[in-house]
Amino acid sequence: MPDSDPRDPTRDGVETRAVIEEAAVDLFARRGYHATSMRSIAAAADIQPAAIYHWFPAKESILIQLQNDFMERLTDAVRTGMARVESPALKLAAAVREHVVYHGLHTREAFVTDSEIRALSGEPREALLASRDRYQDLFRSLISEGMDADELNTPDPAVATYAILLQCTGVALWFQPGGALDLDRIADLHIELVLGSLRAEDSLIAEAVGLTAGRSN
Amino acid sequence: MPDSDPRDPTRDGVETRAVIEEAAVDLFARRGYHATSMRSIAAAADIQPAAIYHWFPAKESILIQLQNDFMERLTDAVRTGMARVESPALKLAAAVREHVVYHGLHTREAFVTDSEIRALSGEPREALLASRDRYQDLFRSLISEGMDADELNTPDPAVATYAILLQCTGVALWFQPGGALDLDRIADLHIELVLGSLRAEDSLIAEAVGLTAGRSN
DNA sequence: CCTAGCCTAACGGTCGTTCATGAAGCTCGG
DNA sequence: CCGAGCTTCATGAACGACCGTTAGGCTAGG
Repeated sequence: MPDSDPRDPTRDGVETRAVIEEAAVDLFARRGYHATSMRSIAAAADIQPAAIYHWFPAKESILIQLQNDFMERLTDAVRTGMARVESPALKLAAAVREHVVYHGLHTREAFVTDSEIRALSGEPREALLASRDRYQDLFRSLISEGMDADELNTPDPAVATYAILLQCTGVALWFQPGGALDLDRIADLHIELVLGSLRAEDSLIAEAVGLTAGRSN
Repeated sequence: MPDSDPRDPTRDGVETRAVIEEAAVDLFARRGYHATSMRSIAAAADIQPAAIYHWFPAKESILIQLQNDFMERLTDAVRTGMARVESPALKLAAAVREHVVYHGLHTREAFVTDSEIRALSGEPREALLASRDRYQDLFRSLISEGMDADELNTPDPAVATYAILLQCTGVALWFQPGGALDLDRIADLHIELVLGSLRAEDSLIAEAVGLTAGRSN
């Protein structure tokens, strides 16, 4: 009677952990962290609720792992993209491209990371907020440097940073892989919007779109 | 023994309803809808949990009322602002101003309305989504008309609409009344960012900031 | 005296988590 | 080469706490 087998031979070792994470990110994104029960995660992962506690010490730690992994990989992608070009404006364009593409490729992780910070408390919360602040500073610095280099101009770099990151992060809210637009195109559009809002020259915008295109994923 | 008085003489009639709504929007915004219990709302409103059911048939209906009220008042404010000027670009600037100011004045309601749509289901959910879609169409139409009038230009009006609304809505996430910037200034900055990203002429931007300034309460 | 407004108390259900148990694979002395 | 013993991974059942909601009664103003 293989159905009563406690071990599933098609699933080995740490794979179960990945299945739990996949089920959790899907449910957290669709219904929210607090609206998702450990039992529903277990059901989606096709295991018993108690089995989750073999891989995670608590429900909150699944969320924490999800969020920290996302922030780390997002930051890596953006830093790598920035390193490929020289001037501040082009670095900003590259950062916008990587940010948009990564958010489009991982809409659920992006949404959960952004919207469920409030579900955390204590040290994990502070750590994630610090990581987010460091990430925002990447963009703020680029805008300031672009202004110093006379490539960009805006009355308030801090507010511009908020606005730019919010509109690029928002891609995770409406992008659907099957849609009419592909991610590279959406990234292009956001580079144009961002550099436009920072009063960049037309020629610089055209250069930025061309230089960074077709590089991601 | 006035402490055991079931009626609080300092609070008459429907005022209790307003106190419940205030407590609910505060907790929903800080902790999320599902993380907020009826008991915690009652405690914040200084009443017993059962008393809430004298004013609301269910927990969900508090949320629905909050969200629908917000969308209705937001739409009214934006429509009124739009009606005060003529050209599409100026109407868009006015809409941005009203949107930003209303979100800054009601950060909690804005955040709850946006982030807790997923807590709804059935007819209330569809109604709120429809109301949101109608609101977005206001902005999309203005952008299209602005392009027809050669005041604005963008490669993809639909994506631009998403991006613009997201960055303006985001004001509710970071604005704090006690901060260094007041709402009128923040609205100005967003008008400049929005019209800049839509490639408006410098003179048009200056006119838009001047024409719509200092009008909102 | 009626009823609007609020109370106390409790209902059934679900939550996150723990516990004892055991099957399957690995290791290693003989 | 084998089987005892340990580790790994999962199970089913249960715990206490808390959830949204309701039933029924008290109180005071009209």
